Amino acid sequence: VHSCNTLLGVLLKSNHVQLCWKFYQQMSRNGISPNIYTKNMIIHALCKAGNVEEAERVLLEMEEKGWEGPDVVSYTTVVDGYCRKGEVEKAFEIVEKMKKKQIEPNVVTYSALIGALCKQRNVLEAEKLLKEMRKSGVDADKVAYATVIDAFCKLGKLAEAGRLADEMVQKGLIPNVVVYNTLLHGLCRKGKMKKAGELFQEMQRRKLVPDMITYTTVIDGYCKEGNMHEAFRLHNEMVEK
RNA sequence: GCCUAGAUACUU
Repeated sequence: VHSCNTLLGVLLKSNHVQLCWKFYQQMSRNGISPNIYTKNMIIHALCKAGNVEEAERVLLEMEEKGWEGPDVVSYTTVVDGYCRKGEVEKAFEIVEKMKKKQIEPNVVTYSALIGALCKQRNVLEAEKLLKEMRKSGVDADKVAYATVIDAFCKLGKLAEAGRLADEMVQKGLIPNVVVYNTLLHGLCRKGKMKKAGELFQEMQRRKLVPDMITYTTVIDGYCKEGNMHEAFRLHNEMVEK
């Protein structure tokens, strides 16, 4: 099963969703019984294919069997599936159901919901949930923060984004490359290239290594400003590495 | 048990 799951994982990451399903059936035919990892990946594959209803059916099937029931990953995957479809109501319903089954949502579950609210531009609700999850004993992590920070950036509310970034640091969470990339993108799309340049320096002072996304974000910003000089300079710097 | 779930750019 381990090796089968490894292969399933590769197929899943490369978006070969159809093959995932075929391989899964092949497994059963060969008498290999899927474990929780297998089922969770199948649920994920169905969600990626846009077939969240079918994914939920697999989840229900797992619930039927009292033993080897679904875990927090199974539920969270379906929650995320509905979130991506924009069916936030359904997502919250699944969360209620998992709570009833004594499976507590974790930080990933909450992040998925927060992400869905952000996509609907409901940043206020998103931030509310970010705060409320702690009352359920779940601490927000970098991903949860970055999700809301990004939403504020995309709405052009850079002050709010910065406020959350500070708050995150206060909680002892060290901003990673993604958080910097998110803030950089917010600055770049507003044409604040001076500040973007400073932040780009700052992240490196903090020993973070700019990745491809960092470079494309900042290069794009300089291009739109017509500063081809800086754009090419960074491009060369990127290629050097 | 790094066999499974959540965040960022460009392009489309």
